[in-house]
Amino acid sequence: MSRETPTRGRRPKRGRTRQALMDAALDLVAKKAPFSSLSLREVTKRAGVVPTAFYRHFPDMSALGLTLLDESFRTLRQMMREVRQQELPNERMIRGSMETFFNYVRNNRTHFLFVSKELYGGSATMRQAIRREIRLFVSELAMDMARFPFLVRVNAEDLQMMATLVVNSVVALTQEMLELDEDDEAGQHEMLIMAEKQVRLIYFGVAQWRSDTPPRT
Amino acid sequence: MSRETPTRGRRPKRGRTRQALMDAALDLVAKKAPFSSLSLREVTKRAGVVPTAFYRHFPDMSALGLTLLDESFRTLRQMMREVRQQELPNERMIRGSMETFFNYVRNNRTHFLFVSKELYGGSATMRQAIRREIRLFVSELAMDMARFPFLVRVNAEDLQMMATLVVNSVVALTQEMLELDEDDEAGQHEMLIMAEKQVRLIYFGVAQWRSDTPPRT
DNA sequence: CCCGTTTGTGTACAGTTGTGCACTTTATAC
DNA sequence: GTATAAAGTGCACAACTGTACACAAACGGG
Repeated sequence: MSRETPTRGRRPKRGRTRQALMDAALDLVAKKAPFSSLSLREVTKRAGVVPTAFYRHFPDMSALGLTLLDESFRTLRQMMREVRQQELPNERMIRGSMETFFNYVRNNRTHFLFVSKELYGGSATMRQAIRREIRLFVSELAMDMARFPFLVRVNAEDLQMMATLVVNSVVALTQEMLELDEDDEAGQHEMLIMAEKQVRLIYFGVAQWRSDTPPRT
Repeated sequence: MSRETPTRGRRPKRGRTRQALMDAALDLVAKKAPFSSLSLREVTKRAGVVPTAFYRHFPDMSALGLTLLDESFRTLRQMMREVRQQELPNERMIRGSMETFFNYVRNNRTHFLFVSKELYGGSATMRQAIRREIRLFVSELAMDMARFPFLVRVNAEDLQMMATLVVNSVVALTQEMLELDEDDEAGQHEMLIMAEKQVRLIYFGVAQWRSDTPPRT
């Protein structure tokens, strides 16, 4: 009855709460519903904090979401930039890039689950933010492809189309991989193999392509 | 004489309520949140019915969702089957199929918006149901492709991989098209053009492909 | 026409939600 | 040290949620 049960008072979470909230949200998204249907209260409960403490760090849930999104993409952008540093694409490099990327996804599972569910299921601003991020990858890939010797005669629009195809395909397989059980190594490996083959096949098609339409349309 | 309890007893919506509920849910999904975050009460309110009337037609919200899903796919399956009746794929036919499909999407916008948001954002059973449906399309496409003369030497696994690539790409562009404003004709036409080009490019790659690995892996 | 079955209504209730406010605790700067 | 700002707590409350229950209206077959 005394309120001084020693184990009762939570330990030094001072200052660590913000991250705890973000982790709690990610956890809940990973093993339950999409972020859009999480309540402020369950997030705080999971984080071991009283509901009103939330407001010390975020004005509302959607702010948490945006922060989560930023955290998800920041390191990814950097990783992609490093991958792009390498030599001109060839078959060996395709395999390497895919491995790097899929490994990264696996090591950041909860973040990608979050993003995957928000891509089309989230709020309008959230969806736009994610698609802007993806379009950025597409453009960068298009720039890389422009340096292909056999692509000099392909116009900018078609380059964008090709890059979109590559990125969309990888995104789709990534989402499918996230549906697999976390420790289904075999299944995840299959996804990797498939992604590599698909990209290789696309490059076969690219090599064959001619932009026979004049610059416009 | 009839009982004269004044405003008691509603208008002649008798029997039409079930469909009204489904339409209401679709409406709300189209212009607001994903289905998973809809409440039973707002659906019934939108349908112009008292909350408890819901249970006369569905045991709970997820049952409504499954029904909606069925409604969404039933006619689509039939349409796809008709498209498949046509002659062997060639470039002219690719364009035709894409036009047919995208037109169908446009004419059933709310249904596709629903499916799109549920694909990765919905409940586990919902996601599984949708992906099963998609895998069905993939398999049928793979069967069609198997009849290509120049694909006789491609093994089953690679055929599946190619069909997956085509379907994933079209799905991705469909989702992107659904993000556009309903009457953005130009934007939607761009998506169609892009889809057609992407599929054509994939077929270029397919024509080049050799399954040089033995049957297994 | 009457009577049983569906379908829709109204009321009720306990649980959960977001958030305002006053408070205590902790950290930091002087 | 002590003052001040930041971070966390507790309580309150109105709004909304799903659903149980009893009743009223509409329908359809005899």
